[in-house]
Formats: sequence, C-alpha cells, structure tokens
Amino acid sequence: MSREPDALARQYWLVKSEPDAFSWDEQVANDVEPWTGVRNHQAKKNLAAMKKGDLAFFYHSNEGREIVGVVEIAREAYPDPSAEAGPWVCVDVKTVGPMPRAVTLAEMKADEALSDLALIRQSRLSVVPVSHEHWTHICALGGWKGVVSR
DNA sequence: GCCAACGTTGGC
DNA sequence: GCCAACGTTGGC
Repeated sequence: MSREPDALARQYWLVKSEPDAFSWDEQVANDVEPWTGVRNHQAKKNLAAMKKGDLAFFYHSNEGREIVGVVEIAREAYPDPSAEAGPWVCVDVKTVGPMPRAVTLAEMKADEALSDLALIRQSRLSVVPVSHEHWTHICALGGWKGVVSR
C-alpha cells in the first residue's frame, strides 16, 4: 500500500456464491447477510482485510458466471459461527444494489483491461481483491452508477 | 520435508 | 461430464 491520498480510501472485492447455495435474490431479500463458509486461507486473509464500508461485487459462480450486484461490508471479520473448528472468519455484507446489466466472466476474460483480474488468474479463490481501476472498469461495463455513493 | 494420491472448485 | 488448477493429506 502506498501513502498516496487514496491509500485510505475504500477497498474493493469480489465474492463468489453458487446461486444454488446462496443467490443474489436471497441476498436482496435478506439485505444483510453473514458471509460464512470460507475455508481457504487466502480467502480468509482477504476477508480479514475487509473494512466496513468496502464494496464488493456479488458474483454467481458455476451457474450464471457473472457479476449480478454490489454489496457493502457492514461488519468486519469475526469468528465464523458455521466453523466447527479452526480460525475461520466471516463478515456481514449488505445489499447495495443490482448491476443494471450483469457482467459475465466471458466478457471480463475477453477484456484486455481486465487481464490481470484476480478472478481470472485465481479462478478457484472465492474472495478476491479488485483494484480501484478494475472496479471502475467493471462498473462501466455493467452500467453501475453508484460508484462513489455511500 | 518431499511428493504422490486424492478431493474440491469452478470453467468449459 | 470432463478436466485443469490447486489445496490437503499421509506415507516415507
């Protein structure tokens, strides 16, 4: 992290869910949802680095394979109640709104500006960081207007 | 501590 | 349904 003016600004993320297990519709219905069940150390590290107010893309893996909405981190990492053992954590995410137009994985893979997106480079990781540039780019693709709203 | 076997995730 | 990527487990 640099000491540039935006070093303290909000961070951006992408979280994946299989719609069979937990879909965007359920997220919208619940409004605030504990993001539990992460059992991967890299993903856990990312969860632990999340700050209240950070934004995350909500991505449907397996079926859909597209970004369908935006959520905000409503509560920072705490012990995952669904974990029987181990140091696992979860965060609470709050619905911000749906992508006006879902951004598909195929579209992102075809986009040179997104060639080093962690979603693409590490396809099995369920919680990945998104750079501010990538965030803005993907928001443009999806017609998202609320980039800087809070 | 190495590495083969195996399990899981997730794209195609 | 298949397979690549990658994490975990267990024998040595």
